[in-house]
Amino acid sequence: MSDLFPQKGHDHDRCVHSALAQAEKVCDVENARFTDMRRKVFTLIWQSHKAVTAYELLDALTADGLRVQPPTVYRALEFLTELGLVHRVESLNAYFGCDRPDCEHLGQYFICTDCGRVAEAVNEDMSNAVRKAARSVGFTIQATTVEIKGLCHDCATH
Amino acid sequence: MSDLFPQKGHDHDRCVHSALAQAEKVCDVENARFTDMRRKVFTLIWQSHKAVTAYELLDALTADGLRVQPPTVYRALEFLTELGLVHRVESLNAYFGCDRPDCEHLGQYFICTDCGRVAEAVNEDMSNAVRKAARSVGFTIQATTVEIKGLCHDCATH
DNA sequence: CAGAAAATGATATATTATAACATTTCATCA
DNA sequence: TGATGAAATGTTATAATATATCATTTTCTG
Repeated sequence: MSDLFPQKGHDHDRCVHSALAQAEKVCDVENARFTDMRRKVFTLIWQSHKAVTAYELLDALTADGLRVQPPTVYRALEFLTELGLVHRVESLNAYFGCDRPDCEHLGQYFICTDCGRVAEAVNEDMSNAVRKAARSVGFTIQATTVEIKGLCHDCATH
Repeated sequence: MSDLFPQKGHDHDRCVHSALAQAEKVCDVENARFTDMRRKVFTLIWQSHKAVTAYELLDALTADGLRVQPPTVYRALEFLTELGLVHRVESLNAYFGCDRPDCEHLGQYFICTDCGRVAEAVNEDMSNAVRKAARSVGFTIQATTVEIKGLCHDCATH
């Protein structure tokens, strides 16, 4: 069984640093500005592997002493999602950090209903099945949402 | 290419009547009450093959002369979705009628961004790919959301 | 450095959804 | 058949999510 969700005791600082480094690279390539506010929101999202809501981010920023209003958070989220640095979980109205922002992929998210973590799969079988199904009914794909809720291996076995 | 979205000039009354008949049957089997309000909401949803929001339904009921409040609509929607008579499109916060409420299926929805219609696929390849992907990472599925946005054949070719 | 463009601030409000308690309707069985 | 309890709906209030609009600040570019 391959890993998808990080190990319990993993070095999360590494996740954060790697994510920041990748984000900087993507912004550089796209000639987009990784401003303070965007970096703050991005870093907050990466505080865990869970999906967080816009208002949780707002509260966290407020707790940090900033006077931030909803549009500020939503703008940062729009920027980050458009660059593929974070993804939105439609069924949760929440956001989590992408760990492969540099490669194009159909998003397929596993969401643990116990621990709340979200992990992204890049699975060709699934992508192909979606594409094949679309082709067979003459449908032209613009975007796909694949969200799978259940128990991650840790939560199922402990 | 198999049909998925109904033909332009199809006999929609037939869809509605069939849906109502199936809904009655499901309610009967489940020993659930298909009350006036639930029937009204269900029928409104079936006025088209598009997904409609709770507040659009509320407005339609109001236009019909009823004094209805949001909880009434949400309760009807909860009832209908729990019985599998209607499905919720997470990425649209909207609902559409299921045309196969009697058989268990993983929902896979094709959503046309041009005409707004939603069609449900029951595709074993996709279901299997999802299950296989889950198994390979030790994930226990509780629910899946597969929403594919794009252009239906009609809209892509006309 | 001026001017334009991008980002953020600030205010207001739209949209989606649910909590809590009151009332009505309906099935059932004594 | 009518008392009664469960289910459904009514009613009021409010929570949670999201965006429109215009003002101000920051940053880029010439």
